[in-house]
Amino acid sequence: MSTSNKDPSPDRYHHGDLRRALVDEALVLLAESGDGGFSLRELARRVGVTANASYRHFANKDALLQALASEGFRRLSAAQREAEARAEGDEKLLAGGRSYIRFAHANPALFRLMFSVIPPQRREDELREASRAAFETLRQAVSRGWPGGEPDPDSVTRAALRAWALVHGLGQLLLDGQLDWLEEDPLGLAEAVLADTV
Amino acid sequence: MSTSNKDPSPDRYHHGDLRRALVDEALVLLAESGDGGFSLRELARRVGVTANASYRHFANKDALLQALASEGFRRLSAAQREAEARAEGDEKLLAGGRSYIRFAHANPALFRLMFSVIPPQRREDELREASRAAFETLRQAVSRGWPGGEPDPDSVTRAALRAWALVHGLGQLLLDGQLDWLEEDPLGLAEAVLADTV
DNA sequence: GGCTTAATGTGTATGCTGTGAACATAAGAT
DNA sequence: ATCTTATGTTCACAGCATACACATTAAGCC
Repeated sequence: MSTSNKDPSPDRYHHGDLRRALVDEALVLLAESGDGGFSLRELARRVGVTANASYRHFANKDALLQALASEGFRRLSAAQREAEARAEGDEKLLAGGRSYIRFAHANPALFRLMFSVIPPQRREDELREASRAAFETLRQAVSRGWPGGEPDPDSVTRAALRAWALVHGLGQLLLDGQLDWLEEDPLGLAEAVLADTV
Repeated sequence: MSTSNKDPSPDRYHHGDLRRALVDEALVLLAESGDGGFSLRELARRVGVTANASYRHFANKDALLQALASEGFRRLSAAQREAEARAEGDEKLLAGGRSYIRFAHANPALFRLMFSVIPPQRREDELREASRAAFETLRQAVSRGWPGGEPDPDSVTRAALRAWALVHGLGQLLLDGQLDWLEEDPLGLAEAVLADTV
């Protein structure tokens, strides 16, 4: 552990671990800027590096955004699994759904980025895999809560999709401010509607 | 009917009805460009006018987008009402939901613009009102299909929200390509999940 | 008619953006 | 020590939203 990726003292030509620094700061910048105001140049400025330095680590802006989105999917899945682990029996699925909505509420720009910014065709493998894995997490939660014995896989997928659409819709409406004029506490409202349903 | 806003013959200094022309062409451009590639300059080019001409009719790009979004909400509501009018009895609500999903599928960029592009705080009255009216359409559909006598308004709102979240979530997942790897026909899948539920 | 005034489109300029190409510097291997 | 590769910088360019001064036209009033 001599020199290379430690002690990022200022005024070094080589940053040390620029890639990680970019991703970390990008998550902060994204949260601050809403996803319109997110620029590579501002990001570079914050990290203390030239605008073009990032091109050594990401092919272009899109590639960086995909890395962020993938990270987002991993965190979302983790949050769901933790919430389900903390809850008891029948409450598990509901707890998972609640955590989904809370994740959206807590990370609006990231949530949008994950789902709505990168067109499907342009998604690289990492992102595809991360989002697939997130659905798998949900599917398993639904499967575990299935009444009776061995469920039919297709029915599980359908039910999982239904559950996903509901929490996703609630999360999206919440972020879009569509619940704001109905009540003082939009997040609470979203969670209440979810609890009604399940 | 002498001269002013008719016969937009080319090579006139005054366009005739630039505002309408901008909105109309913007809807086309939006559909073609996906909402990233939408620029005021390209729009102006297509309409055959200078980039800055639009600033006489819209304060800025955001104002134009809001006008488009508002138009989108009006069209969405209209589509829902027509679908419900064509359907019979119990099928009305389902038909309305289906039309919602189809609208999203047919107008992806516009749908995104309506919900996800303009931050809630920055919405002007026209847009706020248009989206409120769209929800009211849905609420009434739910209310009409209510089993038994006079429904409690609050229950109706809750049920309407649940229905909205479901179709909105399905529409969004559909646009985001999240249903693509599950089956050949994502639109059909979305409609099937909806039909399962209602 | 002729004049004034407001509405509408143009020209020019600024500062931001993403990104390509050439170059500079540092770190490691031989 | 020298060569190679990874990584950051400099310079350059085109496209963008948008502000400001100006040109052109239409409308109202005499």
